[in-house]
Amino acid sequence: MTTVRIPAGWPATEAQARAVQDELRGRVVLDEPGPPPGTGRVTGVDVAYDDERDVVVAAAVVLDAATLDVVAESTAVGRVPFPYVPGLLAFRELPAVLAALDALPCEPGLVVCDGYGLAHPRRFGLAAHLGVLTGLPTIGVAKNPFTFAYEEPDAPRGSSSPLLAGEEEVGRALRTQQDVKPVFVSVGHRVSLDNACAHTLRLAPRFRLPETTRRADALCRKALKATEYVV
DNA sequence: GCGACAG
DNA sequence: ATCTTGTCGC
Repeated sequence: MTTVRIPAGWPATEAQARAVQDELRGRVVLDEPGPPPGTGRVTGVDVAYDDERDVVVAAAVVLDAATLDVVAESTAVGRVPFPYVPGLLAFRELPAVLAALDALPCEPGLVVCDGYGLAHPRRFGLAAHLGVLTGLPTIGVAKNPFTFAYEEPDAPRGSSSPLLAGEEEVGRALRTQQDVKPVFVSVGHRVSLDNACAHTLRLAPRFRLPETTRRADALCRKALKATEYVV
């Protein structure tokens, strides 16, 4: 388990955080399709907290995209760098996620985040933010629709409907299992929305959530329980 | 002004 | 995110 170092100048207030979003959001790349599903590597990242002890643990789990076997994993611990504010989740989660990605022994390939990318009040959710900071292709897969509207997709696995901010399609509600609540997919960086949905579907052959987030979630929780001291 | 609100 | 037992189902 490596230690989180909060980057110099990391925002401390909501106003600073919004200024950073405004500065970085123009750097998102939207005209690349991204890696083809089922090839190379796919990495899930997630974070667990103990607010009582001011501890955060992130995990990164690298899967073989064809077999979904785990090929590498890493964790990082540190202090919680920012409070939970809807719309500013990246400032709470990313320092630990960046440290975990740095600790990996191989390239992560496509990174799947727990949350949103462009489907965000300011069009710059944590998946987009992580993509811009690392240059990696990223997507966001969220469990809730946040503030967005959508019509219920058809019952079969693979059905989807647009996630709407007014008239604009900012993501998609994607049914990964028949008759199960959809997940909410949006583009982060260097991946098209169609491709993001195709990846998500391949990563969820058996359960609602992609294997990437299931693996990363399990690992960061386990690592948090095992954590005793954080200096 | 109040409520809602990814994790 | 996290607090939490048993319970229904594959």
